[in-house]
Amino acid sequence: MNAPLNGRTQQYHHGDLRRALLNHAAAAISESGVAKVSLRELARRAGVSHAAPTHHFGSREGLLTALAAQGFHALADLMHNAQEQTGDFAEMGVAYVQFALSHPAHFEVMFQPHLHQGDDPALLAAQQRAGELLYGAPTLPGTETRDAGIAAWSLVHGFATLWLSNALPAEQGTPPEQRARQVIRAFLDGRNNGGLAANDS
Amino acid sequence: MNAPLNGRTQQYHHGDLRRALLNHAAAAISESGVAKVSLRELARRAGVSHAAPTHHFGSREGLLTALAAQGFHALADLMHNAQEQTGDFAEMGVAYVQFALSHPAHFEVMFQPHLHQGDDPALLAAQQRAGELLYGAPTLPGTETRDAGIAAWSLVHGFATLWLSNALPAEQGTPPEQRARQVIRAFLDGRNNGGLAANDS
DNA sequence: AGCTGAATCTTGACATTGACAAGATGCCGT
DNA sequence: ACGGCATCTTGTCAATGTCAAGATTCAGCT
Repeated sequence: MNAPLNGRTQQYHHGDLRRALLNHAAAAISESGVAKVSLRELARRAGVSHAAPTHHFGSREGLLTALAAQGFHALADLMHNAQEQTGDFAEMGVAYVQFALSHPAHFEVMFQPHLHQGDDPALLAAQQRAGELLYGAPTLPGTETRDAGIAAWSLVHGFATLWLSNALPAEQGTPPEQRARQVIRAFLDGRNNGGLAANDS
Repeated sequence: MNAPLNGRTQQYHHGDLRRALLNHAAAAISESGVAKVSLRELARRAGVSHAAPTHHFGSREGLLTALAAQGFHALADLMHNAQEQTGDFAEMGVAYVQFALSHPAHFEVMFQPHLHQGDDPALLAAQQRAGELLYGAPTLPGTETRDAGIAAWSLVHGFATLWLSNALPAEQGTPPEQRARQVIRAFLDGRNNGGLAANDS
């Protein structure tokens, strides 16, 4: 009973409990919200004793901090790819929304500083990396204003947040990415003064 | 020791504990976040026994639900006033941001459905009232698109959220309302195709 | 191979919390 | 005055986060 060999299954000391706990945490949070997630429940799901999580993360705050850091890295990766593949500015916004909707638990934890231990170096590094990608690159096509970048970020962040909060009026089953694209386009169409309207639907 | 007479001080059975608890909750949440707020601590601050809060709100979820409802009503009031006083569309957005920044605890609770008991009639009513004001009125000046309204809401909501998350790059002590105004203007300037640019600074 | 130290996990314990039940207390209308 | 009722208290229980101490496995070194 000591053969992992594939890296995914569990060996005795469980092998890579840290990742397993993070995965279970993400799943549990997206189901029930951060509030209702307990370390002991995660331990149960992972099949370990109740104090095992504490060893890896120090505390509940520590686990959420790790989740947040993981989230910022994942977001940075995704934005990086979107930036290289499609230079399109709108598509970067769509990518941001897609991240939020496909990783709701991470997204929920990432932007609630009260849940973090703010001095964690891993979190700070991840935040900075994501921040540079979000804030360094986005000089909006026609505008050099710093405020326009913040506006764009606010737009996609707000849309994602509102969507996840179920606050947006239901539009008969339109897939979220499409609605995000519409909204972002409604934002961008105003810019680039009217002339060269986007027509690739 | 039985004279309230002014409605603010506490009489014996404390008089209006419900409101007091909501106030303490809002204060505690804006200091330490929702996660670290306990009914018992609120009871202590209010000077009542540990089970008193449960009687008024049924559960922790119930208290947060009441807070959220209160928040939606306050937001609706504020948007209503902003709409009547200044017909300016941008100022309504500024009002939205101002609400979020001046009532961070309410704002934090309002958009986390996991914290609510979703079937609470008071919450549903408050949500609907705010929703009508946020979504019914905002037909953007030059645009009839529904998406533009959502874009505007997303913008201000995202800005407020990011600000409260401390995610926005610090701009040497510029007051938030001013930055909100700048960002909203950066958003609106693009619209109204260039020609009739806004000039009321 | 064998040993030693470190990492990982378990067991046990304690204070705090949310929730419930049952009782006490003050208020209000009749 | 009195009876009903909302309000609040006291007592209790299971669940949780956290800590301490011990057990088990692993990794590196000789």
